[in-house]
Amino acid sequence: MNIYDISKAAGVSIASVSRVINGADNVSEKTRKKVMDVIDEYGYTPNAYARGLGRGSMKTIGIMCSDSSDIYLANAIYYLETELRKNGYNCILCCTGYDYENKKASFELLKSRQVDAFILAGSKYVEKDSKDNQYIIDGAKEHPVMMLNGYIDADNVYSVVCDDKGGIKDAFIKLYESGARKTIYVYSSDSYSGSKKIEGIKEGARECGIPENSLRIVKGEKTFNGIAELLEKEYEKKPFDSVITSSDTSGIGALKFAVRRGLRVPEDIQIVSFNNSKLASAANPELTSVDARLEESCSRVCKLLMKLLNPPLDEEGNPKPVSISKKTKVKSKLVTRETTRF
Amino acid sequence: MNIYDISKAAGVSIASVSRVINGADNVSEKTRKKVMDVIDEYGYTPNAYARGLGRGSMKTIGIMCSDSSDIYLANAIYYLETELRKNGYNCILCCTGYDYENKKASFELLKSRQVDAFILAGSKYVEKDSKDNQYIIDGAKEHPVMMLNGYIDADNVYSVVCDDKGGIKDAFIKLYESGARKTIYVYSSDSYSGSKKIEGIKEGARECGIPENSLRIVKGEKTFNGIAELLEKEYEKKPFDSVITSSDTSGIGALKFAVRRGLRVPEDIQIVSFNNSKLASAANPELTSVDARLEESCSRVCKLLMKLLNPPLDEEGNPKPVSISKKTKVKSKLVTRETTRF
DNA sequence: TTGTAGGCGTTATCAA
DNA sequence: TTGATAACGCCTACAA
Repeated sequence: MNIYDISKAAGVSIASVSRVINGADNVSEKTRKKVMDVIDEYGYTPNAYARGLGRGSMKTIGIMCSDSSDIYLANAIYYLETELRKNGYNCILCCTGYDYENKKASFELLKSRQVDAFILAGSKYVEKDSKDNQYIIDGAKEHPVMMLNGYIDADNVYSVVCDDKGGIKDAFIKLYESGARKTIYVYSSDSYSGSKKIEGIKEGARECGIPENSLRIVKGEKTFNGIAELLEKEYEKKPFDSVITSSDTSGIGALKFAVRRGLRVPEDIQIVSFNNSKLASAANPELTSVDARLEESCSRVCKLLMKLLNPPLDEEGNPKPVSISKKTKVKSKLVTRETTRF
Repeated sequence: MNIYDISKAAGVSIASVSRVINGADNVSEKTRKKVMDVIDEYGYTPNAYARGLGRGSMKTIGIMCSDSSDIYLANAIYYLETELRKNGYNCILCCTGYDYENKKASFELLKSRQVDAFILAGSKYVEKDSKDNQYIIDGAKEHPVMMLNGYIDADNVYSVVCDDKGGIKDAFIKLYESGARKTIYVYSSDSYSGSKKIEGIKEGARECGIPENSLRIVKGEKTFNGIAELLEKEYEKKPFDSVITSSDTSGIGALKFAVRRGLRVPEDIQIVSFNNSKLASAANPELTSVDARLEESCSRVCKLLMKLLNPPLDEEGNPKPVSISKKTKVKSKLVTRETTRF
């Protein structure tokens, strides 16, 4: 059933059908009824492509994430998709993985879908070699790019980032204040947010008067056992009295290490993880975790995007230029549970 | 840059450009080079809408799920999207929530996007009042509907379901064999798979010679604490020696109950959960869990879909009719960890 | 208030 | 091997 079929069946022109389905007011009640009756009887869903072709916008946002099964990103996708749909936008999702070529290909694919904007969720879209970000910068010339927890300084690229640095710094200081003197930091990714977190550790140490060269920062594979085994080795080398991890997954790993080693938590060893996902409260004992305030960040992303895509109009109907900050920072929040003596 | 711009710049017709970008073989090397040079220089992404309009297919699958932040569904989405993209299909995702009107609206929306097929992920799309499934049945007249862990008997609707019943039944029997005599089953959803699981409990009990009226089956809110408190109350009424839960989330809740109550796991109480998600192995002690083999199920969904959408051609180039079973059952698998004495 | 006709960017068909 | 040209389904001036 297309618009011609409907118009024929209703005995009116396609223009009238178009007017009815688009809720124009210059249609007689009689015509409207004729058309609606036919639609109700036969059913009809306008073809969004044809519509988009004519109008130049499909009201679609392209979302890229490296792995939608990652708890953190899964939540992000949920918040983003739900919020955008409320605003009349649909989402095409690409789970790009971590491979550069794949990310780039996904971006191209979204371009071909004429998305109105891109959302790059997660900090894995900022490449080390800044030349490799060129595809994003070029793409932004056509449509805005929103980065969730990533930052690239370019035209039409906007960022909403969690204050990872501040969150980790606070955690470090809190641990210090609670008596921890031998803290080890475990991370598993050299992404944008990964480096911010390390900065946070360093800054926290500085404020506590700890020399940077005595800091213990180790990198491990992001799995429960990978982290647990890494810590086991490190503990053999030299014991520590507290662990900060860059994710809840790693936090669980730290917990497993403590259990296997027979260390009491938080008496013998304190643990602070990052993200405050379900994993943190599922753990036993429950993990103290830095809440990255993901929902807030996602909501900001959507609000900014709507502002960009539907700028308010001035009296003459021209879009007023909107000023949108290139980088929005969302404060993190420490959620204290059972793995610390705060 | 559209196809006209490219054709002008290359000094050939749009037909030639079209041939080049679609990899047709009846193009001279000279023409191909001219076109490719121009594309390389100016960049060009074909407009997928126009393409879809012309071809009648957008190579897009609509995926509906109630909540992408649910660990189980998040994994499903990941598997599905990745696999489909490998096959040249893109996905539009709708997180529909649990509200009927919303589910229906999302379905309509996907229809308007001319998706080539629908995937309904999760068992929340089978309504109790079968009249409410009509929108799915009608939709299936146009494009195939694949249900992951749901079943509706209708034309062009296909199901891939995990053998929830068998999985739960095995768990019950295993518990019985390990000495459990007072098992309680906790669930939180009356979905299609929810009812299958209850059947599994009943069947397991029957095989163990336990009268159905002595079975304890309770329903609670699907949160860690909701389940923990429910079990606390139940235990006050009458102690039990083992718990089976319909999800890992509830399994964690059971674990929390045991810890708070001071019960030793698995000595005093055994726990078996369902899904074998990350939560199961994150728990302390680690949860014995029924693996629903989600990846396998998703892979089946994709394979069936590809068969349906791209049927093999016979000698004359006509699609051969493919016979595809309406319902595929994937066997579940019990993963034994620390919360049982198996 | 209604209908006609042109355009959106491709693909596909048919001549040349 | 190429190039015109007609779909594809809708929107929107513009004309009636």
